[in-house]
Amino acid sequence: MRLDEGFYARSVHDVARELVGCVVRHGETAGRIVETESYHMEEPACHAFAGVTERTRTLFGPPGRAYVYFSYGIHSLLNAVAEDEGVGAAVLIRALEPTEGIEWMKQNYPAIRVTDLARGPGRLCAALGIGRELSGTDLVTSDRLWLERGTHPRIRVSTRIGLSRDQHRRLRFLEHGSAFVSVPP
DNA sequence: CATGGGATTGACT
DNA sequence: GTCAATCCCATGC
Repeated sequence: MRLDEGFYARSVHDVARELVGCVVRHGETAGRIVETESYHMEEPACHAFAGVTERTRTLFGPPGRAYVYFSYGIHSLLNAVAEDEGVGAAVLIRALEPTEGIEWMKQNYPAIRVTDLARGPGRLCAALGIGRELSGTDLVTSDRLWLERGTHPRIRVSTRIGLSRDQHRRLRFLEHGSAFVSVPP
């Protein structure tokens, strides 16, 4: 069952925690989320910290939209916008356990192990074929990209990955014991 | 208008 | 473990 707008219109930290176990679906591909991180406009690590710009407009828009941005000149990273319109906050989806379309995903990495296919936010987008052109997609109504309710795994919490600021906050949520997470907790 | 760093990855030592 | 690749955009002159 697809997640509705009400699911996203809550504390970004609650949304991030509950997205673990849910399913991302794009075209013929799908996977269970095993790792997320939450970002809120009040902290410098969040893109929305600088306020509304062309780049961050989606983050301040209605909840349930996709925010896809380009990082390090190479990778697309997928986020789900949370909280009410006017509040800049989103959940970074960092790793999936691939469930459908695995052969299609392997087109880009023929020799890769399934556990590595969507392990890490950049590879996740590469595996599912998600690019920046999907930023702003309404995950509640789109027929291309959306999220669905899934399992309710045991959750482990740890610090976020790759930040230069706010490294101490424990805003990373992982499925306990999953072999598909990007970095061990 | 120039510059520098980034929510990363894969290749290499 | 270290490091380059590579582009967007926020910041500052």
